[in-house]
Amino acid sequence: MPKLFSGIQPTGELHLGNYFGAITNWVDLQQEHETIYCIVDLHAITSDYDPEVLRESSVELATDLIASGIDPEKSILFIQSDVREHVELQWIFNSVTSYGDLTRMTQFKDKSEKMDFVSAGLFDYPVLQAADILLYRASRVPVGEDQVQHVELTRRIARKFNSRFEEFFPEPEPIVGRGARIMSTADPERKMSKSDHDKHAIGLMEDEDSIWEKIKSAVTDPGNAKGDEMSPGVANLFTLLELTASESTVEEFREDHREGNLMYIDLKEAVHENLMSEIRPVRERKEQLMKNRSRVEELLDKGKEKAKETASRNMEEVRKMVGVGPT
RNA sequence: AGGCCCGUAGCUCAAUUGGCAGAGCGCCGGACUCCAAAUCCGAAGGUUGGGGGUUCAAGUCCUCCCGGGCCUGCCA
Repeated sequence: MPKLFSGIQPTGELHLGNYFGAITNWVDLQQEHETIYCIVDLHAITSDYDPEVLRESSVELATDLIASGIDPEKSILFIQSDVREHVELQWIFNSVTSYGDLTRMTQFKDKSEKMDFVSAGLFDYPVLQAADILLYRASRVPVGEDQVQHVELTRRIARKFNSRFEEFFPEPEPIVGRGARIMSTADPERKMSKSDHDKHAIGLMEDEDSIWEKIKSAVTDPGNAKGDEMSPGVANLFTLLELTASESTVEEFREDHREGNLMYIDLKEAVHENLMSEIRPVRERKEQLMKNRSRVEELLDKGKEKAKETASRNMEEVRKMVGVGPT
């Protein structure tokens, strides 16, 4: 089975965009891949954050992932900073990474523009990401469109390392676009994101009334669209419906929309109802897990050990090739 | 290490010679709407980065600290 790596930052609460865009896909990928899922806390510290809650956020995110169907038996699930080889490999990669390549990373340019303090870590972030992936010699990386450039950089780093030292790392393939693209209900032109304002993201664990408020107030249109034309807001609601409701239900609503007599409030109610029955089991599983936090920590500890096994073995090889210790 | 500039509401910025801390946008509530959007009405929002000082009175002046940016120098 091909080896697959993906990471998620422990910042903010998991929202529907994460869930339908990435997590459900992660769950499916467990079937036909050797999956390694990492909570990347070392990435989270490159921008402003609260050290008081970071660790807790990481554990809680792990809980959310397990509740969502990431199986700690099948997958290696762990917290990045628990495996220090990530950082060691990053440093070595820093030395085979072109400075010019890093300056061309559009995500850095976009992000840093808006911030008043830009850390060197934020600039160097893609190199840590390359280390994350290649430390396990993973060959596949499910990512969003915005991360493809980073995977390409990872490939260049692998290539450079392999030619400078020895053939060791695979050139990983990005897996793009398998997850759904959920837009903000408040502004359907933008992707749902936790970095935006509160009302732009619907939390997976958010209380039900609050979820209903957000769906009910989702941006739509004057309702004069005919045929297959659909405004972005309505299309977004249909996306959510497709992800959670039966085909026949979706088709009924589509029919109404085509004929121009769809009441959006009905669509919204259906989206809410079906969404809740989709995520309710996840929420219940989380509740169960939260009752026994030490169990989650135990699972993370096991994940760490499994990750370390591969990581330390690979780092030993790398050190030899590069000519540094400890040997 | 030296020099210069900056820090006011969530964001962008105002505030006369020191004289009641404000606006726009956003957020929140309401009207309208099948739900929204737009529009209208309303409300909230602040230790002016922090401490100390001068003064009847400090966002404004002095001082120290914190944070950020730019320039010069030195070292690795």
